[in-house]
Amino acid sequence: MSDRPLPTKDRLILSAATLFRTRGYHGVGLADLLTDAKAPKGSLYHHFPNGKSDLAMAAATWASDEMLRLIAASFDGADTFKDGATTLCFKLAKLFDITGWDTCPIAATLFEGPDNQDFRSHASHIYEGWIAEVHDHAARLGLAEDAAQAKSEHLFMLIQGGWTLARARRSSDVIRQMTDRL
Amino acid sequence: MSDRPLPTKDRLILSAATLFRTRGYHGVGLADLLTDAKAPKGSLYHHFPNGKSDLAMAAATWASDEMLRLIAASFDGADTFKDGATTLCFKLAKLFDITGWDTCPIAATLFEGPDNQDFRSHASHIYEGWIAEVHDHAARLGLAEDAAQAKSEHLFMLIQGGWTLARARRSSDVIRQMTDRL
DNA sequence: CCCACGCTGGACCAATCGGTCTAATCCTGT
DNA sequence: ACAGGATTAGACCGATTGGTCCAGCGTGGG
Repeated sequence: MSDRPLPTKDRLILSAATLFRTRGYHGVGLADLLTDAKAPKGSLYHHFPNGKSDLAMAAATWASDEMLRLIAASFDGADTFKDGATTLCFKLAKLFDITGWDTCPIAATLFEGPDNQDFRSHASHIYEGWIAEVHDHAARLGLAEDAAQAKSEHLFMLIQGGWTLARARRSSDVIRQMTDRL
Repeated sequence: MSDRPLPTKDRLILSAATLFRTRGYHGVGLADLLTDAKAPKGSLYHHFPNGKSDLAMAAATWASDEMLRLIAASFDGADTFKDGATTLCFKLAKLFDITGWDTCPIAATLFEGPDNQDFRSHASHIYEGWIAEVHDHAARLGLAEDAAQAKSEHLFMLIQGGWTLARARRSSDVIRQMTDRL
């Protein structure tokens, strides 16, 4: 992580997203964060006046955007909902193999942090954003309104739970096999 | 929590299970733990020589046993797999409403802790225990071997993911509606 | 050319972290 | 009644936590 050419603010966000995902909000100290991002403490509080919590919000947003891109990339070339969902699962399985055995970045960053109202509503907003994105693709691919909503929620739950099981087993197989249950 | 008649060791385990579930392993300090359990520090290190990590293991085991009892209670009187699974979902939804908006106790306690080998394998062991318990009931209720395995894994993922979504929405509705997708 | 300002570097802080240790106390079997 | 292990009570410790503050750096506009 933290390639040099990236501006400091981006390096901080990237490091935060990575570290929070692997060790959780409280599991990462500012020292780890700053070492990984190769940034001094002054920069952190310059870019994120409220410190760790501000950074966590930004990291969660960044992670969410990456997920939205992944969803779009999976469904854009798909002919049916099932095709798109399958592609998404395979992309996620590959991501799982690369990144290791992390948790959902949103849950690790926002749910575990200080039980702040801001944190919780941001997490909720992000999750609904993912479901809405899948929902729109489902509708576009011919599913009725209520079916689209049900299917997109179903996929969300399967991915969320499948990822956890994959993590426990240290194997991405379940994520790939998941496509049969749609 | 922490009713007086309970012996100190049990009070510690109960407090740990509750607090870790809500704030995660690193989110809970020994001070919080001891205050909640009304126990002095000496007792903690007497009953759990390795301190916090030992306690976390015990708390996870305790939480897992409760879940196993819940599964058994749901499937024991059921005529079909779907009946049992539905009952389980409704019981979990009720539990969700009572306890608030916590995470899976195993994930919060073991996955987020120090990335210890013991923690990880214990988490894996616990999850496989849940799946095995459901699997056995599925087999008993007439499902073929491979179907029983697939169904029990499917249910695990739905519950795990559905719980997360319910937490974000602060509503147990998804957990109840989940039974349609089996 | 130089000033101003966005940004960096790091010393410093009080509070809290998990953990150790020992003396006092409780409880049980004899 | 007493011996002796099990348990409790809490003072104490060094390390680390998130956060504050300010002096200096680098660079782009007047």
